[in-house]
Amino acid sequence: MASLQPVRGTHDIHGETMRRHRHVEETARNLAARYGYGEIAPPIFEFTPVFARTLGEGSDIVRKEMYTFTDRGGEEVTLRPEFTAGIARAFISEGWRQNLPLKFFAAGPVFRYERPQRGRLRQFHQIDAEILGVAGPEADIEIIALGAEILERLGALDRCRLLLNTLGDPASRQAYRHALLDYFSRYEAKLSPDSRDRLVRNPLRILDSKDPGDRALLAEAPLLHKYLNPASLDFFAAVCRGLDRLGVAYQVNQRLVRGLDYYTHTAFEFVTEALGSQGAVIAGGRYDGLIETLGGPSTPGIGWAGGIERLGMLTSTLPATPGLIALVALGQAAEERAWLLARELRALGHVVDLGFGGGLGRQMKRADRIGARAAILLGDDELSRGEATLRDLGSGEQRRVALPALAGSLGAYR
RNA sequence: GCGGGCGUAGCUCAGUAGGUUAGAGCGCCAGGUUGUGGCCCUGGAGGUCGCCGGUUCGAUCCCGGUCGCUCGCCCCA
Repeated sequence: MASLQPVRGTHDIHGETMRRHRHVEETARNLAARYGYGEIAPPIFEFTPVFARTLGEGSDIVRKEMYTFTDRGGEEVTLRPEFTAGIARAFISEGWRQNLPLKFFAAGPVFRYERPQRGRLRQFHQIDAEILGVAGPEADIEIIALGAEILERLGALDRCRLLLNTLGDPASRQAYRHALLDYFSRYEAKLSPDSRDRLVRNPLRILDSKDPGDRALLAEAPLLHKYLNPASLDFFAAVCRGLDRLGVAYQVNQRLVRGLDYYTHTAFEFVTEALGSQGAVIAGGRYDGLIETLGGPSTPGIGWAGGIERLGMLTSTLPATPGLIALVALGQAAEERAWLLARELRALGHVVDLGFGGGLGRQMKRADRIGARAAILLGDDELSRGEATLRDLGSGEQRRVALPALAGSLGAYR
């Protein structure tokens, strides 16, 4: 066993996993572009307060999951645990408030110091979409629809459910929070230890506790939607109507919550049963208070993030790899000619692999292993006649082709 | 951070009631086939049995610790 190990929770992405990863990212990027979203690549690390303030000191991410360190200049920096905070910071520091509304797509690695599990890593990758500056439900509808269409194109939508909820505006949310606090404070002794902790830090989180005792108490607990004021109800109804109109199926789930104070109105998650306990594949919500929390102008926002690894495991539309042609050269003259031939064929759009050395048998074996559909054999014999041998690696049939006619004979191997 | 399972060849795994040369399949290399891969046959290379310590005449096997992987909890993508 090699003593050189990757850092826990990190992976070398390659082979089919890499192709899945790419496919998820490209599908999302292309579709977001088609929806008019500009791509942004915020830094992979920021000053720690950008995340600490934005995620809330009480959140699990800030309490125990951030990769934080002091750099050589004595600055406290953190590897990003998500995209939203960095994008919000960019919005403020770049002075984009005059360009609203803004729509962003982003993709790349994010970091959380967690115990790895299936579909959960310390370095993982996300796709991310955000709309800044739209206070109305149109933004909620569009961004959810974008998520749904990405899942559809990945062939994953039929294994996902969209859970939808609203937290209402800040007034509604506060009212409900108080009601919940009142209720559970009376039963504090009966709550699970985790939920007693939540009572102090994040009462709404008790709603999705899995503890049976908590569940029993929840049956009698006040319902979120009873505390929504008319404006909040209208907003939610508009979001639902918009999704209905677009044919995006959802289930309203009053237990779906976001703990942080700046979250308002819409919260949603696309979840699947196919990945063990890590069910959420795309999740997000409206964060109208976030940019103000960071010290910027009050600006509404909504967004989601999707885990590329999880989406990759779920995708069923992995495209076929393009046809590969192995160029097998024998002897020095042929090898030198092969460079030029490869360049010509690549310029015409063919995928051409040079195997670099070894005998014919070895190069043929490599051609087979890398999945080449055809091999072009170029040896002294062929070269002296201005020909090459074109072998179909599926059928094993081969024939001599004059070099000028070679490109025209490769149509079947694209 | 908490709990369960598992670490034997590059990969997937067998194995030893603790005993001297640790196995298989696949993969890799070579030959059968001096310029032909995938199939077949033959041969070969490759292992500090995760690491450290303990028990023992003797540990890959038993015990403790540690590291790693994995599944679940918390939480999340």
